[in-house]
Amino acid sequence: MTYLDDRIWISELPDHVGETVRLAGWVYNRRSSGKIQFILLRDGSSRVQCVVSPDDVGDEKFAELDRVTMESSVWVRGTVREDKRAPSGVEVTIHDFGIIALAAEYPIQKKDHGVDFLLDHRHLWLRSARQETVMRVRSTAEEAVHDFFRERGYLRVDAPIFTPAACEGTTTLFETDYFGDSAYLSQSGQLYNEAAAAALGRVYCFGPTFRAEKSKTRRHANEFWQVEPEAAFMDLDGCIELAEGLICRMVTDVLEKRRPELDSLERDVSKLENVEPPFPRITYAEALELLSEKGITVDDKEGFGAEDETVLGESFDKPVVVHRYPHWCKAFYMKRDPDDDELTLSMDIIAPEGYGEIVGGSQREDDYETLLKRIDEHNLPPESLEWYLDLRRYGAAPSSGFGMGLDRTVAWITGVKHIRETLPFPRLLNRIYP
RNA sequence: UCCCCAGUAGCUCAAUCGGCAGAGCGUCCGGCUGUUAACCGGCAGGUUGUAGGUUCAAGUCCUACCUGGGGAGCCA
Repeated sequence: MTYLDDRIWISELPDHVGETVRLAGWVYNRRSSGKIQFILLRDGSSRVQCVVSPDDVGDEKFAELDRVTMESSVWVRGTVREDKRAPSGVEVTIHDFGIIALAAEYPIQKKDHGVDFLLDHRHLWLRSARQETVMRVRSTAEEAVHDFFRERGYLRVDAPIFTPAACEGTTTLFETDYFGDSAYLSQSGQLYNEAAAAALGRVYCFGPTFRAEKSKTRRHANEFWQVEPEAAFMDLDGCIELAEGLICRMVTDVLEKRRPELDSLERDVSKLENVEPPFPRITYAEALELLSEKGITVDDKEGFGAEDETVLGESFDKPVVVHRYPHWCKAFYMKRDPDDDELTLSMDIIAPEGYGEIVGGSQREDDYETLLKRIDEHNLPPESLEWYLDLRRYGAAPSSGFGMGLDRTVAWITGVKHIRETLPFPRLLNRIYP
């Protein structure tokens, strides 16, 4: 029997108090007081302090410990003990241990580092407690997305990454060579979702999307993850309700399953606990009024800026739904408001605390002639959208959906300031390594 | 693309008015039987982002470029 066969996870230690167990993991710190040493071990599930004394392991073994460098991989065998001095409540007294692989001098130290250095070492930075914690929350948020849609009868239908042309003409795309032809990395699965919704009723895709914008802010990454549901026979109100439900589900699941993680990130959970339906709903026009009351004038041709969004978001204690944006600032496929042709049946959801827009969605234009006109108005090539127009030729139906930025949402839920910490390997302007 | 800021030891930073290149952490060596980013003593560690310029003298001032950070626009 080797350490691969009988080791248990550090997270399981509280159930094994008094027993002798085996652990395997990495040494993230070691402290020595001459005749007693403390090995801080992590194995991905949790962290624990192991105590080593020559009385337990013998002088020779004890001296061998001096070779163990930071981040070396080891197995240990020892007795689990309750100890009030330990942050997790348990410690392990080591009887035996083995070095699996000694680590070279580890670049990331216990002192502060600069962002540049950390991002260059992202593959190692992920091992630090804070980054590990954010990844746990992200994973739980993703699970909540899948659970939510499955319970509502939505099918996951994966959209392609390679696309022949822009889904939304305006945004810059990453171009690739596709056997001699140009292809582009998807900036949204939305158009494909509409086709899938006409086949399967209620669908969602969940994957990476790519924007070649040279954005340099804490809210932008050039590769980011989007959840995009689309449902046939759903109107804008249904769409808003769906988005509201999704956000609430993600927040409540994280609060329930990742409370210790949020605490260790020093997230003020009181700001998450009141995130429940209904969210405030205001029209674009009402949002302008609200800003105006606060002495902010928004340029008619510009729309909201980031600062305006922050002010809007901070005006409410939960995410706010802004709907019916003017058509000039929205995509060609959004249906116009039957009550006002200047407006679209669109909505954005703005997160509190300055995290900005986390959801953008709309009811889709389902009339063939109108859609054709919009494609023309936006100077898009109709031939590349023939298949999309087919969806209106063959049994057009009201259809709505939205895109939710996972990374931004996780940034908001965890309270981390920059989206780069919510992505395991963020792709940012001028940064694609590692 | 635009605006602002910063590049000095492996890392984080200091260096007064332009006047000898410094500290902490880490590494290495030594000490310590309850440490919590342990602590104490010691050694080693430098083409000050790059290229020019001003000056008796440049880490410091000037010009250009490179790299990164913060923000804007755009969006999730």
